[in-house]
Amino acid sequence: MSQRVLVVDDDPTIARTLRINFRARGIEVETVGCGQDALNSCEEAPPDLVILDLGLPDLDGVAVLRRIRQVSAVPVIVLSARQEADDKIEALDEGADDYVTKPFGIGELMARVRAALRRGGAEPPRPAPVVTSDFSLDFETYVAAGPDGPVHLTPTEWRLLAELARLRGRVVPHEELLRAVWGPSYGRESNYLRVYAGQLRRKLERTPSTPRWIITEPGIGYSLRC
Amino acid sequence: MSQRVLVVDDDPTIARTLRINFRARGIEVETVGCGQDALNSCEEAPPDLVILDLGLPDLDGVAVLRRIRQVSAVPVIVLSARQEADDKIEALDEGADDYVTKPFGIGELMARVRAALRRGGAEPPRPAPVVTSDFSLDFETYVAAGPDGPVHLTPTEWRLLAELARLRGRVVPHEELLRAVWGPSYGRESNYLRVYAGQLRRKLERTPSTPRWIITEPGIGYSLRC
DNA sequence: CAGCCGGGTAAAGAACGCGTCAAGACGCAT
DNA sequence: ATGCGTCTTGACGCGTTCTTTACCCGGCTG
Repeated sequence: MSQRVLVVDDDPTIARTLRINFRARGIEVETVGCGQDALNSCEEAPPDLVILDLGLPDLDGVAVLRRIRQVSAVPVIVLSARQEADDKIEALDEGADDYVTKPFGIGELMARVRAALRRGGAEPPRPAPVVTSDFSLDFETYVAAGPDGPVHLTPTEWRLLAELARLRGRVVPHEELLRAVWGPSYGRESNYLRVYAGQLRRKLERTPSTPRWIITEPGIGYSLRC
Repeated sequence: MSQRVLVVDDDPTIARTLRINFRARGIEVETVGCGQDALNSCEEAPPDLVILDLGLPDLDGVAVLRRIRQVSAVPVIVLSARQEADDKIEALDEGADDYVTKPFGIGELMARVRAALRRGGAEPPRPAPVVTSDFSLDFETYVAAGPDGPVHLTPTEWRLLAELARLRGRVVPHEELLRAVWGPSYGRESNYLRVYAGQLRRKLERTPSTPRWIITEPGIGYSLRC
């Protein structure tokens, strides 16, 4: 079973160089030239690795990285002409696995690719289905039912529930939930959790004002009751 | 309560800089100055991350890396003064997760550390549950029970208990507790500890006036009895 | 005995966190 | 462009929690 790499770069020279080198190692390559195509490709056929040039014609490179991270833990190696430390720090904190400045040595880049592939970007296993007396959640089919029948949950709601379900019974700290759902840079305090906890309770709890399953631990975090 | 990093470097300046930066992020640091010590340390107390300087006095840095990889998949970030591509390729192919050349920006290095730790997926460990004949504490679910049944603890009370439980049996100095619970700037004397120790005794001890578990060591600190 | 020191207790205002609502921004499909 | 669903952000009320101050006690010391 061969591995697949997605190269996101609008410079044909670089794209061609990478393609040749990957092919020589028996790795399949898909090349796209803009951020939108990259996101589409990640959705349709998730690759094992992404090489992402930050200087894209359409979207901001970091924005692409963030959107990829919302749906996948695939290793991402960022390419950039910018050498400033702040740019590196931003990209790495947004979820990049490595940051290589242009111009780069192809040998070093390929070694970093090997290191990233070696670590493997195994998709986190989906949480076990959650069934309570008031609602049920299926993380395979993304079907949810509340006390009064089927309900529709938004992607963010699913991500939040997935993290709570993964650690069901434990109190998951605010910071951990924010990182898992909204990305690495959202470690700071915000309204998100309060808003979404409320939405989920309204959809799933029989008595949203006195929640029985989505539990608040004031000052610490939330937990999904066993 | 925190993650551990092993720093392998014989340059005291670098070792000190790293220690300060890790400490500031609440990460424990162990520093060793030679390859043999590094290997021993990995055996005895496997860290969550290794920072490995290739220029060691005793063993070849790459050899140390290879030996670490024989027993552990811990993320390793290599530091080196050598900038040649071949050196980077060799280290990366021997199992290094990243390769940073000296001199390096501390901000970038710490960002790469965060990226490596993030992949490790290590959630910060919590203190083991505390069960005595009078009360019980569960730091996973934040459920506490006193002599007369369940009691509610506030976030600050949990933080204080977590620090005492982490070092259970030892007398934790005032200054250390204040720093752990209220932050680094609260090193000076204050009433906090007396107030909260009293609250905790009232909630958890069977006879709050003659505490059996939350022990005062006059002039030094507090301890949680084993 | 008076003063001091370290520790424990009580109470009150200030500050904070949570739940809620709603308006606006944004992405996406039509 | 238009409409729709979703995400983000700010504001507000309310209850809880934190912080601070004051005072208590016992032991020690001069």
